[in-house]
Amino acid sequence: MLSDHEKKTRFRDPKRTRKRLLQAAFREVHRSGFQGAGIDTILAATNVTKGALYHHFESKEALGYAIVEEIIAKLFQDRWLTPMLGDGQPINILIGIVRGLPSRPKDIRNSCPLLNLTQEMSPLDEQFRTRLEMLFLAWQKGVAALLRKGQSQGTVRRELNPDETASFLIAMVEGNASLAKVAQDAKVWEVGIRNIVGWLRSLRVPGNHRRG
Amino acid sequence: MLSDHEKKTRFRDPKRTRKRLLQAAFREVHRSGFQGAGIDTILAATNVTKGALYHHFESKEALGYAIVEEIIAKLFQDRWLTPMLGDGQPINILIGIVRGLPSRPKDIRNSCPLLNLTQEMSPLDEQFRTRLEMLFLAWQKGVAALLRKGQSQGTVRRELNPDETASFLIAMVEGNASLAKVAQDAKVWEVGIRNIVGWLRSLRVPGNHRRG
DNA sequence: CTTAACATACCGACCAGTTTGTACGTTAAA
DNA sequence: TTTAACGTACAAACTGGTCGGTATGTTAAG
Repeated sequence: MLSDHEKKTRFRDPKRTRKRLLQAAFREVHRSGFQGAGIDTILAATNVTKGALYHHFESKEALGYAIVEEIIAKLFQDRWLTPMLGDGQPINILIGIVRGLPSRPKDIRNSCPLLNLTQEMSPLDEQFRTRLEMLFLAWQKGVAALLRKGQSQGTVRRELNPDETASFLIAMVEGNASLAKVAQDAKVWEVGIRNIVGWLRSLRVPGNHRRG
Repeated sequence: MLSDHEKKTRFRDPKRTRKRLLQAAFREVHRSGFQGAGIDTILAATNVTKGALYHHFESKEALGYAIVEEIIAKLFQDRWLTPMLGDGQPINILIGIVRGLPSRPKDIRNSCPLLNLTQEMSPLDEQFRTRLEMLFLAWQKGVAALLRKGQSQGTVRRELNPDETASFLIAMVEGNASLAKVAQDAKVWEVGIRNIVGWLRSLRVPGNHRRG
């Protein structure tokens, strides 16, 4: 006799099917780009049929939007927003996040999923663009808030503009991902991260370097 | 009677045909990406037939490689390498180049062609990747050489590593292009450039700010 | 005359999306 | 409690169009 769990995984489980579809679609899009991603490839990776996919998503575009809103947003939440809520000196938190960014060969090859989709789709599809822009804005606002917190704590230089500095950091991180992607070399990535960390340190108020 | 020019444009002119094909292909690839670019679109833009195109390029890939080697390499030469050969303080030259980067809405929408192709194709096609990597390396080496020149002139800080700093600058420039691309806002671009320029200034040796 | 530089018609593969059918699950009336 | 009705969640075969590429013919150039 089958347990309840076995029944659920062996037979219909729409929530799970949808999630598996999204995950596989995310991986395929991350590898091949949205235009290059094949529905059949996603289907083959999940052993789900076309009828099921189009039951859950009304088009390839809708699937793409869901990837941004559900998968990428969550990745970004886990890697940036949540760590930024912790305590500790803002600059130290940022250094920790940047150093902890995924740097396996696979990650370097494919680079940041947010960046990939932005490059490919934002000039082609306004629906994509607005969704991607929202993530970037949340990212920027999060970093800016953290910098402001540091300013009021007296650990971050007062003269810098938090919004602009946050934006600048994001540009560095994404640019570094691009360079490492062409080079396909972890060394390039690491050197870039070291330079970003060095720059982050320069944001601290002098004399406060060795605290926390 | 027809002038020499009319004869050349009205009848066969393989060099010109090839060049027009390349230019149109570049524009189309810049807009839609390599995978998204349609051969028929390129043909329509040039009033050239498929037979002519496949006479000059043996495949879509070969056309893509030629775009990198001929069009993008030249753009990059004109915008970076040549200006960097001029005289003047290295940092000032770099600031001038960065400020002079194209910032029309169209350029911001489509971003840097080198970055676009890198993001899309370097994980998918090794032939593309190596060609793109060569351009990035030439870029980096050029900037590094300029920084070294500044160091020997005493206008650039001695403690910085020219290769790493060059790479870092490139990452900033490309990252900034990405941010402006999602935002589709010239303001975002300009703020980023201002921050890059500020960072470039910080590379000068103190006390030498107001020379040249 | 030979060859390079085209032009035109066509092919086959691919691929997003549709159609049609089926089995499971839920609900509610009897 | 049974069962009939109905909606959800799939399965599988098919379609219409697109797109890269080719085969073959034609014309200009040397």
